Amino acid sequence: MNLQSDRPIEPSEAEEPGEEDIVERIFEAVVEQRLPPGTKLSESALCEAFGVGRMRIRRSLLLLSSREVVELHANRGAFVASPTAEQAREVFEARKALEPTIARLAVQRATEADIERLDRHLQAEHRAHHAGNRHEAIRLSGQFHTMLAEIAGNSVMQRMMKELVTRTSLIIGIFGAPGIRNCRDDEHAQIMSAFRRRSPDSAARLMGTHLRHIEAHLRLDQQTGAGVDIVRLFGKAGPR
Amino acid sequence: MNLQSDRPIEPSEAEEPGEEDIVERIFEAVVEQRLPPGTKLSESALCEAFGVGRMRIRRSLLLLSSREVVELHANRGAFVASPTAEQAREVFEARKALEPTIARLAVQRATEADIERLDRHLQAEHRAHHAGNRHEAIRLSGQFHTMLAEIAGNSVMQRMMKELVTRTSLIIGIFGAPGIRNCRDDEHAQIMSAFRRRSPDSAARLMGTHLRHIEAHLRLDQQTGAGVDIVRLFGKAGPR
DNA sequence: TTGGGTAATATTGTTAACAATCATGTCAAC
DNA sequence: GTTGACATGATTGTTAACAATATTACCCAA
Repeated sequence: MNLQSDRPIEPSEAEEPGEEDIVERIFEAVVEQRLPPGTKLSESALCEAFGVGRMRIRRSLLLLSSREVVELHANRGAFVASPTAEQAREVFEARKALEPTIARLAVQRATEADIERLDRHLQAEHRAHHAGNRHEAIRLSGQFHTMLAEIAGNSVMQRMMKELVTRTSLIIGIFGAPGIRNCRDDEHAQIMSAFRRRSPDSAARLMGTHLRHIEAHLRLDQQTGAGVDIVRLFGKAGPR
Repeated sequence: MNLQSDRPIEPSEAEEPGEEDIVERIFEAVVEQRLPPGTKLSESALCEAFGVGRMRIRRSLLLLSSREVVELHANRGAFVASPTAEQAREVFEARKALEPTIARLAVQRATEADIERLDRHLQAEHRAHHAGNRHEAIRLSGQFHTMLAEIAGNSVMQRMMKELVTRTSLIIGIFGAPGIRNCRDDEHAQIMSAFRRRSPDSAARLMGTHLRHIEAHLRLDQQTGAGVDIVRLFGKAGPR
């Protein structure tokens, strides 16, 4: 499992990354679906990968678990989280509550420079998709949503969005119909047009439908990705 | 500083609390304004208070810092967070985005048992207030808001609310006009009536106005509580 | 008395060794 | 050949000693 998205960590360029860096890197890897749900994150492997002591890795894993991106099992180690259908529902409910408001605020407060930056981001998203660069396409697609919270000028919401977007990647990895595009960038483009028109309400509305579309493409009754839970499948209660 | 809200930890009844318990206890103490912003949380004191090793305390403090309830200063230790005016604005913006939706969902999904429980909670809130039990009154008042997220059946939102409510207590401690009631329980009662009428929309609307009222009672331009930041006050840039 | 500097103390941060637990592989018994 | 127990190895969890840093107290000089 390659955690270092493209180039390895040269001890010269980045010696001793802090836990914030490590958390950030793992967040990124999860968003890009390089780390599928259930992946074991062993301390020794991470120590080697990031070139830090065990203590820092353990702190990083604890932070990641507090954001529900990794699950900590006592005496068994850390694993990339495997959201349940119920959790998926909750994540999308939270997103539908938050993001229309975020989009509205972002339009109200965006400077011309913000809109330009958003435009460049959209182009990069488009390029990555057409170049077949799946990892980068997914990452940029998620980043679009957190960028709105940033433009809205609210770091609390930004942090919430980073967590929700990352967990959404895990959810799509488990419940997403394979082969179907999740975040259609034309819907992102529509939202972008609301910025150009300076129309906060349509941005909010478009974001709402965008999220409903993503959610509609999930098969919450049958997990397609990740390993099946044998216990739940064959347990005495039967599959529920 | 008394962390153990009422009774001390008897080693018989709870030997070795986990970090979840410790985090929960400190959250509670902050909500109740027993721990004012800026309070030093020394490791040794916490070790003694909870009867656990230093490792567990450090993990707890890290978790608390990831929720922005505690600030970690390198080589200086942990302190109860002192939200800035900007952070206060962000917290309330997030609450105004989330809580009307939470209230709406809660009304839609509340069972009769939920409404009864909410009613009992409101009575306890009322009693605590009239008994002059300030700490408990504040705690119950905050708990009302997280309880709605619980009734709404969304643990993601519940976790968000716990954090936002706790930070709000800190914000009121710093920017609240002293002597003014923050969460008027008659507004809680109004929201409660929306439950009885089974009117999700009025619950959402009432929650919005409730939050605006709380925010309106803040003096974000002059922090009343907590120690003033001398550096910012007399720094070369002057107060900004 | 005040101010600066230095030593002493206390507190936090890190490391490494140790203990406990779980996963794996082997072997005997059926 | 399969199942169960058992032993081995690997991984996680904890403890304690050590190092680094900041805070405090103290002393001397202006």
